[in-house]
Amino acid sequence: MAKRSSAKRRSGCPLNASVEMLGDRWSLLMIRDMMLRGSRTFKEFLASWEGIATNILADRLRRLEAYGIIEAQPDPKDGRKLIYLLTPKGIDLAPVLTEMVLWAARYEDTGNEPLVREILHDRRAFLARVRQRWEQNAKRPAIS
Amino acid sequence: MAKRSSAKRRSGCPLNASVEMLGDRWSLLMIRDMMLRGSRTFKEFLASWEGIATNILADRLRRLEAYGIIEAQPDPKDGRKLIYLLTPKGIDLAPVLTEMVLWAARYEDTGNEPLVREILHDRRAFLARVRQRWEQNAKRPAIS
DNA sequence: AGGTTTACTTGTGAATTGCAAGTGAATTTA
DNA sequence: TAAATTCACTTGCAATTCACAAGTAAACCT
Repeated sequence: MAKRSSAKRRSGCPLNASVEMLGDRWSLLMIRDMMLRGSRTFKEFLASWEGIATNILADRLRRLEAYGIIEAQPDPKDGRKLIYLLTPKGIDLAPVLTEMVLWAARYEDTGNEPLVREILHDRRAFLARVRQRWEQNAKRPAIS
Repeated sequence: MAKRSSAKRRSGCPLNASVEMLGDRWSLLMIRDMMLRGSRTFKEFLASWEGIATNILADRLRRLEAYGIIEAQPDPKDGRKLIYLLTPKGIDLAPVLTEMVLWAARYEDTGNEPLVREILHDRRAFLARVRQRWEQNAKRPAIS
């Protein structure tokens, strides 16, 4: 994948590039849903715990696609559906999400302790498992 | 530090907690400025490459303080100034920032290659250096 | 004492967000 | 095969947030 030019960015700092792509209230949660929950369709994203609005979801799907983080393909089994998948660029966000989860778990009173324990037990193994599960997920047929 | 209760959160997911604290266009850049550039006062933050507006900066300083990520103390040398410092919770965001920098550097055409190379060369050593520099920075007198 | 610096606050319009209610094509059901 | 339903959105609108410009009060410098 070609690197995106920095034409319209506020600055050339890599962190700024990340923030411009992911620095909002929904994008990272959507990537989490894809990575950990296997969400792939509009409807599945809507079912996320936090309750995103449909117009925002549509907008974020388009933005993430424009950034090359996700890609859409028609569902061969159901012409109404689009299946959204993480690209390699998207999957490579796993370490970012992982660090954010660990940080919050350390300082905030959050839930999902099994996940946190799994990460803490062996971070490398966890990341490998995420990638592996993703490979399988990308190939499985859509949920009826 | 006591863990913050999850009373008003959209969900109990640790990632959601992180996103609610840091998921905007400026917070992480401010933390970057503190961590890597040694920014400590209102004026120093204003000089960041990206150009934050004064009202947004004031708001974000208060939010980050409320979250326990930064803390403010009066400058003993200049009664007009407040010195903002990262708390341990704030410093522990270093791995998050690091992963975001590496991810962007990998897929986007960004600048600051020396930083990226330093991180890639030895991530652990880099993080240790950030912490160490921070210790010193927190003690130094304000820039005239 | 007068001017400057610092850290904000206060407007003001523009952009973004969230909610509710559509819409149209594809699929399932009767 | 006609009707109902599902799916992925779009549209309208009110409310919040944002960026930009200008102002303000306290502390400091001369």
